[in-house]
Amino acid sequence: MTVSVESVAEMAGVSVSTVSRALRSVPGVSAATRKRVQEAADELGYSASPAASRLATGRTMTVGIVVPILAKWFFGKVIGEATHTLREGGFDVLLFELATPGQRERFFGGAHLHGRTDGVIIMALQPTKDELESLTSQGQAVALLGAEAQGIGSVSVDNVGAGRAAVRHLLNLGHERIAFIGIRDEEGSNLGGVPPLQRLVGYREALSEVGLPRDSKLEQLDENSVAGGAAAMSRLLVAEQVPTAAFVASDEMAFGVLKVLRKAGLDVPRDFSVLGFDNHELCDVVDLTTMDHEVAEQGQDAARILLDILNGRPPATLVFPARLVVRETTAPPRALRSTARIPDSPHSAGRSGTP
Amino acid sequence: MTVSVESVAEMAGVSVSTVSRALRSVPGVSAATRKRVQEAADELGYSASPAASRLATGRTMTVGIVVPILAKWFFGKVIGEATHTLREGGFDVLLFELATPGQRERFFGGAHLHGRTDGVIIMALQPTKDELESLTSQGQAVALLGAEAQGIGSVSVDNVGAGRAAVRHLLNLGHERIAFIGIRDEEGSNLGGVPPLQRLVGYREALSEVGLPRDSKLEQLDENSVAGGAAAMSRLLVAEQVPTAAFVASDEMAFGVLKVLRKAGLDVPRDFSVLGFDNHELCDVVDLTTMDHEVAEQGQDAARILLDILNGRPPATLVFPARLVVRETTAPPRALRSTARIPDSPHSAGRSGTP
DNA sequence: ACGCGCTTTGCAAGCGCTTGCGTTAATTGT
DNA sequence: ACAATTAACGCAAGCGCTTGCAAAGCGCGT
Repeated sequence: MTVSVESVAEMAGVSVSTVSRALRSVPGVSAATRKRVQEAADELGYSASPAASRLATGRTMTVGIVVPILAKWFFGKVIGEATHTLREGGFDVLLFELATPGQRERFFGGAHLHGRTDGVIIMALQPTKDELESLTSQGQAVALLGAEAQGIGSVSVDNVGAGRAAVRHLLNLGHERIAFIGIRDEEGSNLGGVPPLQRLVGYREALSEVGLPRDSKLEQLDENSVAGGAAAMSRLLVAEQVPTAAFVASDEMAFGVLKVLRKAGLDVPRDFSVLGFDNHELCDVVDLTTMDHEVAEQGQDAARILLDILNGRPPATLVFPARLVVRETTAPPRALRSTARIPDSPHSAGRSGTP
Repeated sequence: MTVSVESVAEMAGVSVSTVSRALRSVPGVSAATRKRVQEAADELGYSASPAASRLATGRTMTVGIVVPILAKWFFGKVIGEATHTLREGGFDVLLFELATPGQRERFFGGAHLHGRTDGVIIMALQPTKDELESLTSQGQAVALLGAEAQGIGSVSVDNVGAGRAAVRHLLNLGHERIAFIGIRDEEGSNLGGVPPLQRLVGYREALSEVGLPRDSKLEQLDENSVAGGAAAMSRLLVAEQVPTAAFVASDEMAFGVLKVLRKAGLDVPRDFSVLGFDNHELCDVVDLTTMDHEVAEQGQDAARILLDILNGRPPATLVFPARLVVRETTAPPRALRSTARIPDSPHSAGRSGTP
């Protein structure tokens, strides 16, 4: 039961310090004794008490992963990949869900991580300067996923570029009234609000590139969920002039959009095109065209960046591009369908002059 | 930075032992000094080093959560709820994903948890006797979710009953050729295979209750995913006599089933009824009729059971019932539709005599 | 006044590991 | 063959808490 270094030392006929060094591959132990110690340890089923090592070394060999919510496909995926990489690096992972502002405050407020973790991966939460400062001053290494900060390692997606690309695809199909359905950074949510807004920026850029006016009624924000998407779409349906397509900043919201459209008797994509974001596992089920960004890689890379930092290397910053995955929810708008198809070419002349 | 007990002791003008006792509400400290110590601690922003407490007490105040895979809605949900409850109980949570048999073996093989956690919640993995023995002999408290074992705390779903209920619903609608699409416990998966099989048992019971023969061609197992469901449904479509309905043991598989049916040009529920399992977040999007089982409660209760065990109370065993949630994917079979509707009444006479 | 029991506090010995430093043994150069 | 390196190992002092036990302070009855 209580097999400690001493038992191993005794069995191998050496001192505890030698056991400690041998088992951790610290230089200064001959190959022969190392082997002998290893065998003794194996036989006794010995493994060092983490608590004792931590106390002695000050390193916890544990990293924290912080997410705003667990019950989303994206986070499950990304955490799974990250934990795998971290575990390979010899680290345990401690999980923190910051679902409410209260939890967030408590987390960043006290020295909650102190002595628990060596570093932390913060996912989809844009920490404030103070929050970051609080972490680093506790000696935590920090890596961000889905956010960026000066001097902090991070992996994120080129949201502006992705938004622009998404909207360009719709433009290229011939759409001229394109809505944006985005994630509202609502009371009670913890997202720093940044990625959703960046996608909106990309949307606006794409429109202005071809000279289309911005219409704030076409920009609908709501909570990041099926219900939120549905609500946003419902609002669009009562506009004086209903758009013919929507770029939706998350697949889950897009699912809600599809549902409302179906209930409204509108055919997708004949009457309305929908373009989502994330390439959610279930896109395939509803044939949703979407913007894919390597979710698994992001998780792995975030972990790797943190491990690098913990090994004294400088914090890396990665930005992933997103790429269009065409499925069945996007098509040219009805008006154009009977005539010639608009080729998917650069937004040529003739449209930029739209009234 | 390195604010330890001593600094607090000094500031409060007491000994370290008094500080320790005061801060942990251990009896034997006067109210006055306790207050003084508390204030000193607050001012210094002191919190005890977990490593040191662990070493001294032997308790880690940490519990492990073990899942076969993170990137599934069900596990995200359940872990989220469980961690919340555990955190309220003062425990940190360490995450373990056992995606491959190799990982499983490594996890249960060595004393991987020893000194890291006080207890562990094992989710949707049926541990063998040996594996449980290995954990308890390491002094771990154990709670199971989605599995049961003699003398071990657990929360699970009445899968047999749920399967029976699901199939009865289809029978009551008038279906007579009902398929079962279930989760195969494949090489590389870690599920003990038990819940899926129990649902199959319920299916068989319901059929035999009304005297319907069992047809092994109607029982299709595949991996628990959209693709698996799609594959299973595809197999059913080439049967000599295609069924008119299917009870699918997971919503994700059911999504795949729906997709295949749609592609095949079959209308759901006019041509084919589909009944899923889990009440997945996205059921609402595709209007999938399903069996709901309080996922959030299961997570909370699993955590609570573990906390109880850690507090010396006897291990509780909870079995949740599942309940039918009717949406739009179930209806009477085509043959009956033009005539009178079959009321949703107990499987009355006239059908039990089917050839 | 004095002794007794109770509460409040401090002392010091761990908990099980790591690591700087000193010691011994083995190796090399001349 | 002997001094000087160098490699291998052991000693013991922590790391920052907890806790059994002894000491001190206090109120009370007699």
